[in-house]
Amino acid sequence: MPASAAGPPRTLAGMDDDHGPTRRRNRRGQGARLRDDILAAATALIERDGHAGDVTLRRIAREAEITAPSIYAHFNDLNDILDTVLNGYFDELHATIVAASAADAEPNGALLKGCRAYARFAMDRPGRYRALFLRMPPQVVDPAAPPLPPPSRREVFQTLVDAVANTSSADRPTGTDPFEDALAVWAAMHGAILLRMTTPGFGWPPLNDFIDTLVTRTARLT
Amino acid sequence: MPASAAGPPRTLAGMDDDHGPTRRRNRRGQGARLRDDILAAATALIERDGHAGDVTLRRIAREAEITAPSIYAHFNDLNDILDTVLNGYFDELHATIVAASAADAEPNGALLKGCRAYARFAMDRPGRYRALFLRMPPQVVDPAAPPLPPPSRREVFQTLVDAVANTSSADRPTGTDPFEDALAVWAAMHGAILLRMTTPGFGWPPLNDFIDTLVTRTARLT
DNA sequence: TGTACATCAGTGAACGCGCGTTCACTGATGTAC
DNA sequence: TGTACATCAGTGAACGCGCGTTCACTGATGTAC
Repeated sequence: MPASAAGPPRTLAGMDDDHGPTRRRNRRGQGARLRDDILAAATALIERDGHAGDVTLRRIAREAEITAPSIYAHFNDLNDILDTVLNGYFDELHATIVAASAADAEPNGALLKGCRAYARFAMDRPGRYRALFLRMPPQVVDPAAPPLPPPSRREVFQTLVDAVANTSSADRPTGTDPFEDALAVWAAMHGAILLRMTTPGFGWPPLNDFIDTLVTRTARLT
Repeated sequence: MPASAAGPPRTLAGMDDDHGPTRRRNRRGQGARLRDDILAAATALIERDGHAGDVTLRRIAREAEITAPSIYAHFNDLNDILDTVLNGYFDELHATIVAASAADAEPNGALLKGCRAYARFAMDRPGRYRALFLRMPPQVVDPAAPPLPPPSRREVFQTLVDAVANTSSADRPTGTDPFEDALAVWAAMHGAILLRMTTPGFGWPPLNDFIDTLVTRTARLT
């Protein structure tokens, strides 16, 4: 039985020591496989060194055990890769929050669970969170740049607005705008997360407690 | 009357076009003057391009209209320059907050004024704020690095703790820890500031209103 | 089934650039005589 | 007051590095006959 029938040969050849990477080439129609490997490499770099801010095209190639020019067959740009990875992150974040919220039937509990999930998502892989929310969007850096792709952060934020709006009205002052309250909640969580990352050892309370405190106060739950 | 008596000749020579910078050399004992110019150049870069994160030694030299190696007479390192500038920033921030707080005799007002001043300090020069609070401290990036210089952020934060502690006790729940409340206030402000920078056009309320809201809620003022 | 050939996934050499850092030097400023 | 000299603030050339990007190419895979 030929080895190739057992699945694609993923073994790397020629990387045993120091002369550049030589990837066992994908089969004919399988070029897209490398695309995934590149994304995986970029993801690994962002999560490992993301806070250093220096994810380069050549580093991604090295991580993927690939030669730098190979990347151009699949992406235009470093930014092209990064945008793809980040869009995936936004989807993941969104799904994580939705799942956590849904796990609690009680409305206030759903808000708190969702917020805890957001914070955990951030603290689990700080580089990922920093890449998502600290990279200056192109239009800030260069006003002529095209705006962000579609929803991304707006979509995630809408989930928060809905969760705030759904808290039991008995527990929140009436006539308040859930959108504005959600902004306050988001700001508080974002700040808490980033400060904990950049200023550890500052006497922070346990993460979930701190998040609960902030959310309760900024959303004005009783 | 010799021209030199009218003050140091700050005119630049040889910069009229494209062959590198040639600074009119400082007088004998005045070498330290260049040190200040280097700091000023670094400051300008941080405030102008700080959010791009790429303040380099050679860019500083260019900004100061100086040759890169000249810097080594005054600083060891790019980090050496940056640390000096950032320490100055912390002092400035501290002074700004103290001055703003002192302008209001009413204790709750003092807290709000101080917080507004903090936010304005940040939004005035976003690059400066990002440099202060987003640069990963060396010990986070590399555990073997020496800890931050002396007080810096702790000192600024202590002012906030004091302001919270000084709010009129009638307006805050008793038996609460001003330190923990100050952490909440700081987190909320920090998040609000950074989100406004990275995500403009998101429907943010006016800055002072938003800060007042956040501080009132997180410090639990009535 | 066996051979000759086209495809195309990925390589490797090369480019120009900006970086940090070194080093020997230059030449105006200030001083000694 | 005038000249010869030492000082030292700042220059300019050079280094090795990692980067993004281009280009002609190679050689295993799959196909035609």
